[in-house]
Amino acid sequence: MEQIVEVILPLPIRSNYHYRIPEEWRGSIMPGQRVLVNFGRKKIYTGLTRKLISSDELTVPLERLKWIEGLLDEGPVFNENYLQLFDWIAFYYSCTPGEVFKAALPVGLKPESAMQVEMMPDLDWEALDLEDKEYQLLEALSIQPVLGFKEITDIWDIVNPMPRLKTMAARGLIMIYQQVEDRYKPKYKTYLKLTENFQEEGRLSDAFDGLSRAPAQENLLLKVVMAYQQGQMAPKTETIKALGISSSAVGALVKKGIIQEEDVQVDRLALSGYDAPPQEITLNAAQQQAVEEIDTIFSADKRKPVLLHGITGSGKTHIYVHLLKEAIAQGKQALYLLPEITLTKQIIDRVQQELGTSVGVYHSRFNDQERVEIWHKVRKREYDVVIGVRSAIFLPFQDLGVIVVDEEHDYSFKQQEPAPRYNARDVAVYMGHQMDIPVLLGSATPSFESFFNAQQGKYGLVQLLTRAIEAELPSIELVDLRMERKKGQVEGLFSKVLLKAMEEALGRKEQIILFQNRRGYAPYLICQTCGHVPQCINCDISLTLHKEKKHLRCHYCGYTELNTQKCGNCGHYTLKWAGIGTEKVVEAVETHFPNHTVERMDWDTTRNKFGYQQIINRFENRQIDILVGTQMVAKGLDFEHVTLVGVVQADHLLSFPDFRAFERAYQLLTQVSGRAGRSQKPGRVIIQTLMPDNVVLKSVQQPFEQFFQRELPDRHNLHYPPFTRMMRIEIRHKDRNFIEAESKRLDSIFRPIFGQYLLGPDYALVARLRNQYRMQFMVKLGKGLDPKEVRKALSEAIERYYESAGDKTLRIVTDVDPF
DNA sequence: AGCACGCCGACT
DNA sequence: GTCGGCGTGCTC
Repeated sequence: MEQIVEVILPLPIRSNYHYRIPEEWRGSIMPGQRVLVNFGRKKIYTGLTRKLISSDELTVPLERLKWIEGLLDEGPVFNENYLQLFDWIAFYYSCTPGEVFKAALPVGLKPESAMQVEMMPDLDWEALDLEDKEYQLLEALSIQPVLGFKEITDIWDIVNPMPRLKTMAARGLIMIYQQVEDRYKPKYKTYLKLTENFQEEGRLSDAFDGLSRAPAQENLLLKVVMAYQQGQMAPKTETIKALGISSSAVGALVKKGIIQEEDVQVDRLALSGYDAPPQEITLNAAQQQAVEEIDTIFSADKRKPVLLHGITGSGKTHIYVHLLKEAIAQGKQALYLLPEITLTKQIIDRVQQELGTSVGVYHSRFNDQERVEIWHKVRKREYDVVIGVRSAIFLPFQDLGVIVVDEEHDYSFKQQEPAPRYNARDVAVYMGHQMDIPVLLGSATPSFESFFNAQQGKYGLVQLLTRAIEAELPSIELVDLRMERKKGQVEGLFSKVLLKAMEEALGRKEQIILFQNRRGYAPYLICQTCGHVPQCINCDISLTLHKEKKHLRCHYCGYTELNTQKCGNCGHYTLKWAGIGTEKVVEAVETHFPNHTVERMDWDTTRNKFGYQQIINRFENRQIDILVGTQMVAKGLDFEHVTLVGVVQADHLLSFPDFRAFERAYQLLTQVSGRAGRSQKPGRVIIQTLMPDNVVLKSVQQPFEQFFQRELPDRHNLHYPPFTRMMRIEIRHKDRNFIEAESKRLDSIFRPIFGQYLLGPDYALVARLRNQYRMQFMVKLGKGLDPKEVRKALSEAIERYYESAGDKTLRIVTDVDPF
């Protein structure tokens, strides 16, 4: 009998794997530690120890087990609470613990081995009789001594180079081995300093004497000496750049033994330091009352989440900061989650100012190295407060005192692909309950689930329904584009009403936001001769025209083709754009307002690391008069001088083919409206539409609760959330006939289990994506059903399907709470 | 998810 | 005949 350990591997595998513990580590391994283990043929993975068991609990002989190869941590990186949380996520979202572990830890903290190939030493390869491919590889290895898998597939242009590599290894031409690479590399900066010998006055002047004919070295030495006199070292790159000399001068001085280089590890996050006394915020009466209500609920029951419903501009952030402060005051840490696109420098600055301390920031624009550093700082409690997106929920907090989820209705909290398809808001709620952490959900337009939970008393409800600032709520006007067109009151994309409002705002030197939720120039092209619409070759989706880039692009897989204007079907040059994208809106604004600056903010213009922030800065500094954008302009932005928001065409927001279309449209339109008139100046919102009678458009002028109450009966009658939970079962395959046949087989397996609560199979919204056909089932789960039973029945059904399937290549993906 | 094994069509 | 693509099964 021997103590062994169960290890979670970062893979989509359901079964458990165990490892033996080498003598020297017996007793020092506990659950929640990172270990290096061998798995499969030869690959080394970073695993997470889950629990210690005795070898007699094994179903396989002890000899079959491999040994733990390495120990990456002295103690656990995740405590039992987190390990249980991972189990719950794996259970609730129907994925493997490994997938959760993979998502929970930045890649930089999960070293893995990779295959590498080297030439056999002392091989006289040029003298050998070789095949073309062998020659190619050896030639490449003679230039770059170590090659990895990907490089070799590129050189040979084949999918699987392994058989051939093995043959070559057997013939003694190359060596193949696995190498664990540490993915986190500390960042170093090189400094220059005087060697000890030359630190004394006399030696130094000798040194200068010897340099009279080497001005570059002379100047460089001068700088190094000046730094030395101040007890510092000269930064290498900056110094040679400032002097306009090359690094050879450094080399020369080093060679002469006068100076030496020293590498110093630097903090990648050093910029974020903030240190100033907290800015005193006086809460207004309504905010003060909200804070008291929240405190009352939490002090009665910490484990009851609170929904803060506060209209746009009501000052929710002040309340969040208040809660963060309270947590810090109790000596605890705090987490503030928000959607990717609302995590701007403005919000970070604001929180830091009100808090009076620097906060950690965690979002997808950080690279792997930076994530590792933040992760360590959170673990070491160097950060009390972290502002982050979805995945920040997995940071290793030691003692969380509060979790705030801002814009809790936002769908970017839900991970779509890959598994775990979790919703960080719901994980936060569960975590709060399990670990006794107060959770505050905030929104101006809560999700129906959260508001319903609040009404039912499951969550506490606190409302903040007055604007903090003096300004009135913006006035919202609907413009019926069809009617206006008949009256000749439309010029191109804009009604005269909107144009006039724009002129007036610009005349008052105010700023404008125009919202159009489609990027590119036009969402599709259509041939005037034959009606053909150019499609993506990999996906069942029309190609979007990008006029600036002069191409057509698939927004799902990235496929592009040149915009030749020639119809691929009939050959005539009669393709014409249709629909409206942001590029087109910009073009229209430029023709109407040639003397004003207009800029576009969408996925295409904000792709690089700072793109988004740069546009925001320019708009804030009023270098831009009119900002045109997709949903990016709808969320969170707070600009003092914006008094007019125009929605160019609201209609496609309403025609989304799922039950939540109206909820989403209401949220988006309310949010974008909230961008107008955030200071003393009155705001105005103009929504252009072809369907002015639509319920949602009419509701945008009304309070949330009214909209909610009107929509709710439909949800109830049709068994949709918040009265049920949804589960989506997606199947994928490259063959259309096959997937259709198999969907019918699956239907006959699922139907007896779920009966009338099973919808489908239907083609997914995009029926073919990257050459894979996709169909789906929807299951509506009534509140009474035991989720354990449902998941068990489902996984058994899937198992049964695979057992009876002749061809097992159909992929089945389950997505819990898919919307 | 890799990775190896084994089966099958299309090349020298 | 072999090369390489593709489906299947296994990994402590």
